[in-house]
Amino acid sequence: MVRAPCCEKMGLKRGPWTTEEDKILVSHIEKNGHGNWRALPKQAGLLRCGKSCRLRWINYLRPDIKRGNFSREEEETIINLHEMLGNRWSAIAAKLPGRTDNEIKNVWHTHLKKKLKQNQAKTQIILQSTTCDSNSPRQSESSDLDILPSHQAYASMSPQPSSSDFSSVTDASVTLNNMSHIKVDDMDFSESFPEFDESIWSEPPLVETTSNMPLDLLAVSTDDQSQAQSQFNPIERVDLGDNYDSILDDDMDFWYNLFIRAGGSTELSEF
DNA sequence: AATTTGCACAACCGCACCGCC
DNA sequence: GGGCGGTGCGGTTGTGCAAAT
Repeated sequence: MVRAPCCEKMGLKRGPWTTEEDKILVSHIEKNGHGNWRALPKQAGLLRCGKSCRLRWINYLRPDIKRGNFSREEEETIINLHEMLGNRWSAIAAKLPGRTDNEIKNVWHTHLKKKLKQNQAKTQIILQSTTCDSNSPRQSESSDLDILPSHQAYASMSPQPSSSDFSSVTDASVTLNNMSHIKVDDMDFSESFPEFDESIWSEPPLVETTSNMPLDLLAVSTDDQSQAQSQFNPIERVDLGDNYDSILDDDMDFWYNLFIRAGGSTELSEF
């Protein structure tokens, strides 16, 4: 049995707010504040429940609400905070002045989660393509590195990494010299990526490889891009050529630049 | 041009928590 | 300590609009 919504039960209005209702609510709160949300609609002459009034005020009418699209900085902050706090939207919102938990939640579900998944998939394709041996069947469908989200690497790094900060990625760990040692087994991505569609791995890889080599991975935020690039010896950057375009699109540029330095003598031709 | 599909976002619902009596 | 009301929070749904067919 489904409980009838309180507003409906009370004969109160539901659905989108009209500008007239907004004016009444704002005017009332400016004059009297909002000490008691339940009593407020009656006092203000609104046919809404207190909960609805509170939500409208908190998420839309409050004077300090920031309007417009989220900046990249804000989006990166959300991603980083979500990684630390999980779905605690109000806690995340507290770190972003003018943004509401509802807004952040919406942005996460409609933009950021999708982008992270895409980037995770692309990073995985690159990693698998460079680590699997073409002479043998494709390796395990779900190696530990499969679940390494690129932003994990970013979040664990210093702001201005240099190439010497990285050693090889082998097995299931990423070692960042003088920094943290990430062991993928110890990570719990279930919260950050609770419903990742594993079927993506059944798709054929975008690129083929003939080597089975370790590789260094560096993911940096857009803000750090120019500095990081300037610190990299060009020869250390793998130019993926046409394949690069097929693997990395604007989203990748937007969130991360992925530099892969193949170990040993790996050249472009490996791709 | 009409219809369908997908996206973005506002709004709602139910539960948990907290303070008061 | 338990009941109750108010509030906050996170998940979900509804709606409008634009793009695709």
